[in-house]
Parts: sequence; C-alpha cells; structure tokens
Amino acid sequence: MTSILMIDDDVALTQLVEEYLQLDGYQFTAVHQGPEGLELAKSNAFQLVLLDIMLPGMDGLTLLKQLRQHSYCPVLMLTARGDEIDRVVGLELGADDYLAKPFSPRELVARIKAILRRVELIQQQQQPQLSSLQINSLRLDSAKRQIYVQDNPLVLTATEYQILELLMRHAGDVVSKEDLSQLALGKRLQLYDRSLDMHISNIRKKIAQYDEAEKIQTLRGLGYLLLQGEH
Amino acid sequence: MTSILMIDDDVALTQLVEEYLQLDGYQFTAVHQGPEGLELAKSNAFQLVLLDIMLPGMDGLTLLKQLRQHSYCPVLMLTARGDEIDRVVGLELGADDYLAKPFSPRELVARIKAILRRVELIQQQQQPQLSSLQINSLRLDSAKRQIYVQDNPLVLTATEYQILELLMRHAGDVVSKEDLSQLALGKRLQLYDRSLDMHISNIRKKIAQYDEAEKIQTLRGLGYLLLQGEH
DNA sequence: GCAGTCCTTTACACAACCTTTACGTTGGCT
DNA sequence: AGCCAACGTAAAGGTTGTGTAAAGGACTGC
Repeated sequence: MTSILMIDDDVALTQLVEEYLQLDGYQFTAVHQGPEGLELAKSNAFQLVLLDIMLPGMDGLTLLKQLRQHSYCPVLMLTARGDEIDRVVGLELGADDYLAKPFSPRELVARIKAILRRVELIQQQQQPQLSSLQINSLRLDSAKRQIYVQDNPLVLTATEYQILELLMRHAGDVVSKEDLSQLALGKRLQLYDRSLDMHISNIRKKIAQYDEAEKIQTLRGLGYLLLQGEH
Repeated sequence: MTSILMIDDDVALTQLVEEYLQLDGYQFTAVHQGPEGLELAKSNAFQLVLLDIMLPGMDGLTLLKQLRQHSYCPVLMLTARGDEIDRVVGLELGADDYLAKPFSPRELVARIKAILRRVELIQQQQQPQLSSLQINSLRLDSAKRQIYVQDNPLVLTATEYQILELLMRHAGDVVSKEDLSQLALGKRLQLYDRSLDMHISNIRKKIAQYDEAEKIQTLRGLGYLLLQGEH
C-alpha cells in the first residue's frame, strides 16, 4: 500500500485531494501544521510527501530543509504563486517535483505516479543485479564497468556508460528522457536542454563503429528504447 | 443523486431551470449572490455548477478563478451576451462548457449531461486499469505502451495510441468525438475541426495492414465504436 | 600555463507529427 | 430523388521534437 502525506493548511484542498487519491488506491493522510507534518514525514512511514510552500508556523522550504537532514522521502512541492524562485530553491533543497496551484487532480496524480515510478527505477538500480547482460550484440560487464559490441570493448565516458547501462537493463521498455536525465545526469530535464540528446548521439556513433544494425530507437515525445530480440 | 448549483441573479430564470432539472431527476440549488455561490461551490457538494458571467457583487470570471484554486468541480458558464471574449477567457480559466443566453432548457440539459458523462469517463480513466486487454485481434499492453494486431506491434504516434486505447477500454460503447478530442487531444472539438477524423483515418490504415476485418465503426453524429466480440 | 577530456550549449537542418485545406463520398432527411 | 450535414482521406502547411557539428566551459593532470 502506497501512503501519501499532504502538508497543507487549506483543509478544503486536502479533502479534495484525499478523494482523488483514494480513488486511485492510495493511503492518504493530511496535516495542516508545519511542525506536525515534519514529524510525520520524518517517520518514513510515507512513500511520498505533498508539501505546500506557504504554511502557518513553519515555511515549507524550511520544513523541506529539515526533512532532508533525516529522510530522502520523495517530496512534491505545491505553491499558490507561480513563483520561479521558490521553485528553483525547492528543487535545490531536494524536492522531486513542483506543481503550481491551482492544479487539476489529474495532473497531480500524473506527477505522483511519475515520481513513484522513478523511485522504483532507482531502487531497482540499487538492488543486486546481474553483473553480466547480453542484449543482441551488446554485452554488459558491470563488474568491469565495460560494454562490448560484438566483443569489441566500447570506449565510453562515465555518463555514456550510465545511460547505455540503463537502456540495456530496461531493454524492451521505453525509458523516458526525464528518467534518463535524472538517473544518469543527476538533474531534471529542462526545456531546451539538449545534453542528453548529445550523449545519445555519441553513444550511437560509438556503437555504429562496430555494428551498424544495433540501434537505440527514438520514440518521439516518450523517450529511448533498446529493442530486445530480433528486429 | 446528482446535485447542481446555479449561481445567477435572475430569479425567474433559476426557477425555470429548477423546474426542468428536477423533471430530469437532478437535485437543484440556486443562489443569487456571487460570494455565497463561491462558498457553496467550494464545498464540493455539487457535481456541477451553472455560473452566470454577469453577477452583482462578484464577477463570474473572478468567481471561477477563485473556485479553481480549490476545486475542479465542473462549471458550465452562462452569459447574456454572445461575447466571444468572455467565452475564451472562461474556457481558459477552466470552465467546461459555455452556453449563451437565451438558451432552451433542452439544450441546457443536453450540455449538462455531456459534461457529467465526460467527468465520469475521466474518473474511470483515473482508476486502476487492466494493464492488458484483448479486443478481437487487438491486444493492448499498457505497461509497454504498445498495441498489437494479431501479434504484430502497431507503430502508433502518441496521439494515435491514446485514441485507440480509449476506444479499446470502452469497447462495445460509443465514444463521442467530443470526448475523444478532450481526452486524447486535450482540446475541445471545434466546428470544422477535422484533425480527430484524420487520426482515426490513420489508425484504421495502420490496423488494416495486418487485419482487414478489424474495424473502428463510425456512428454518424454520435462517435466511434470498437465492437466487442464477433461482428 | 597548456593540453586533454568531458559535459553542455548553440545553431541549424531535418524528420515526425498534428492540423488544415480541399474535395469526394455517404447516409439521413424531406 | 435531391439536399445537406457528417464523414473519409490525400495533400499541403505549420509546429515541435530530435540529430548532430561545432563552439564554449569546466575540470584534471602535467
């Protein structure tokens, strides 16, 4: 059961959110005071915290800062103002995403799911994994931190290796650019940020040296995909 | 029981509407002051709000804006003028539909039903869904975001996938063009807007590559339909 | 300092995609 | 039958996301 904690002084809003999230099968708890919320969040009993920036008693950003001393529980920030500064500060303090009020329940649910999916991806990464993996003509040797194309070792930079390993470990599934950026580059994907595209381009070039057929597929608007099996 | 709130200072009109809506089995409440209406609407006790643009005490658009900070309760705007500007502003603020006064009670009821039906569709969308689904020779794998025709994977664009998934999840039911447009294209269907028709046409072509018999049926004036079972 | 390596940004080209236009067809209606 | 609105779809148009070369920074080791 996925439990979500909402810290917001707007009681009507928390009730609305509660209805929607329970429809989606989430366990929901709301508190309306900053200090109380901090205590609950620190308990690590929740998989996700929805945090209002404007709180009576304790500012949301302060709360987030204190929470981060104890817990890496994912946090989705909410704010009444479309305030860019809060946004930047919040993301720097370790918020996982940001949503401006007013928001639609649908949008909220979508953001929540995106965060939870990414957390799951990260946890998968951390679990003991196959140290060796063969995808078509690509072979991953994670002990040696080396990837081969038809037994030719690829000369990859650290970032390129991470991206390609991610794609290989999820071969057959689409991996979104947002996920790749957060997991391999360690930053959120910004509008007009092309650096991930460049890494993909470079990886493709290096693979093509040895195997013209082995391709990273592009799924426009969705992400990248390494096809499993025959093509 | 479906409850409808009407915010309009024209008492004669609210009484007229009350008669018609009660005939149709709706619970009806009318208030004639903006602030009072806002409070009631924020309570989320109503499934739909009929909102006059011209209000004493508080402008309808202002009211809508404030309501949207707390609630995504569907709103049908009413206005005395055939004012396009109000219309655009209102829809941007998140009104669900717009009706120019004077209107016929029949038209009003039709609009109300359309909104409620769509809200229900959206709520269905939000509920946990089967990740896999077979409709005749079509198979949906929503985890992989892929649809197969007789085990051949379809190459669909994001929009085409959304449309076909919607049709598959409501196989056996007619899905209106208005609903498809709002849910898959994210915009209201405009007069002479043929883009949805084009998407349907393209989807049909792609399905026909693999199965000539599998057809999306057209129900003239109603929408599209994917037939369940044998045809 | 300088060279080397790597990541990111910039800039432009291109391809994929969505929408509009235009014209043909269909089906319900009187 | 004849009309008209709704629909089918090819082709053109416009928009957006992606591919990639080249330049710009940041960092490291010498």
